Amino acid sequence: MSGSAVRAPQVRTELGAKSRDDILNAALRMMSLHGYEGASVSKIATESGLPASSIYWHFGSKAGVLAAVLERGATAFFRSSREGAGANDREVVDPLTTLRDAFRQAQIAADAHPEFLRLMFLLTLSGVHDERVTTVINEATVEGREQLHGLIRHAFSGEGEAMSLRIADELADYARATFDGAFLNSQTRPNISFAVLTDRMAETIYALAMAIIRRDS
Amino acid sequence: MSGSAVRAPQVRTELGAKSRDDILNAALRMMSLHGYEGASVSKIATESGLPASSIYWHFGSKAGVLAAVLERGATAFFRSSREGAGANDREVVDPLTTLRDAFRQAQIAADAHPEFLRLMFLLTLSGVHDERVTTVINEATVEGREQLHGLIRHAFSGEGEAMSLRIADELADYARATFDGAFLNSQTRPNISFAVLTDRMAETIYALAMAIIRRDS
DNA sequence: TATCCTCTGTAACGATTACTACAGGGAGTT
DNA sequence: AACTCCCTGTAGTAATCGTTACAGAGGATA
Repeated sequence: MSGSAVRAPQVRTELGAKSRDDILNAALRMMSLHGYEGASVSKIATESGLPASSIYWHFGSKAGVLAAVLERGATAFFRSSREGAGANDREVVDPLTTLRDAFRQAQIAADAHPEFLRLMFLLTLSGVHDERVTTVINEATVEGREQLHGLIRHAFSGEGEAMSLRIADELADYARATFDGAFLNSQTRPNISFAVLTDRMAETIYALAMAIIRRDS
Repeated sequence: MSGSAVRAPQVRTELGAKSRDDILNAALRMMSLHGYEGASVSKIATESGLPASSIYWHFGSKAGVLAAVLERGATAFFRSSREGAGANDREVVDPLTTLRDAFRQAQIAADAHPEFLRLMFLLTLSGVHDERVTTVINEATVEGREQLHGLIRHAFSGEGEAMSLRIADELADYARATFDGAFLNSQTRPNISFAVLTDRMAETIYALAMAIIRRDS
């Protein structure tokens, strides 16, 4: 939890925290819409209603702003994603139903933080050279993979040993790819329904899992 | 019209065409790696070994370079994609096999032009305000959708009327999302195999198609 | 009231941005 | 040899980039 502020955080004023959030909100909006290079400090300043000097006082540099944006975004996104998954902790009735519920929760979490995910995609596509940024991206990648892996293992826990760690890994990779594509298409093409795609996703992942299990036994 | 005024083909102009291609190659590389804003004209000039004035002589503006890059890239990509699809014009033996072959061809075409696809994703995510650029993107979107739609209809042509236009549309949307995600993940995570993902894709699309047909009848 | 300290406002810094003006090289034509 | 024209090289434009210096505003503390 190394805070992103340059100075040590002080309980003194909550007015500074408000400004901090305003800057982060403006930066997230601009960067997710125009990319890191396209979101200039002056634009973020104008958008947030604060002078550029405040941005540098709070975050030290433009890369510092991005790092703070990502840290806050990742925390919020994975928290809401995990909360959704918690609702599935009751016993597994049917793997397909469980999968569908889980993916639906993931879709809701993604829809609640679209700017963060858009920014993540932009950053992973265009190379980022800042160390703190790559750290957040890598952690988010691992976290997402683990959540998908766990969710799949949980859904097929009724199948006993058939759903091995290796198969769950492969399914998680495939699910990740499909989920990314579904989100992306729903973002860039307005007539595409993210919810419909994730429902189909559950069906197909289930069918793929059963096919692999059947093949390997 | 009176014969003498027409410009004769000159050897000198082929040298200009070479420079044009060098600039486009450099621009494609830089833009696909660092985004449109991140790829400055001076970087493109250095990368191509030509002065910035040549870039402006050939393309007029930076947006002109991007438009030319996209037009050339889209032409090349969809040509190789269509050529691959042509190999599948023989009769359909088995829908699953046909689908797998078609997706494999699409995967090969994508792997042959990764920079172009990366750039397309970057541009669709970050807003681009140039008219020529959005035109190319829209045409590419339609073209890709039609190709997917066509190959799905073709693969299931043995099923008679069961594969309706509407179902093929929905399947094309889903396939598009999955394909995008598979490409993206293979590009950003080196241990992910694009080929494996597309093979799984064929299986899942097939299973989904059969499920939808079964449900609707 | 005097002091402290977080945070904002103003004004600049050098570097880089996209872009232009223009002179000239050099092959092709006459 | 004179001329034409495609293309390159040099130099420079105003604007914007990320960043810094620094003087205070203004609330909290003493």
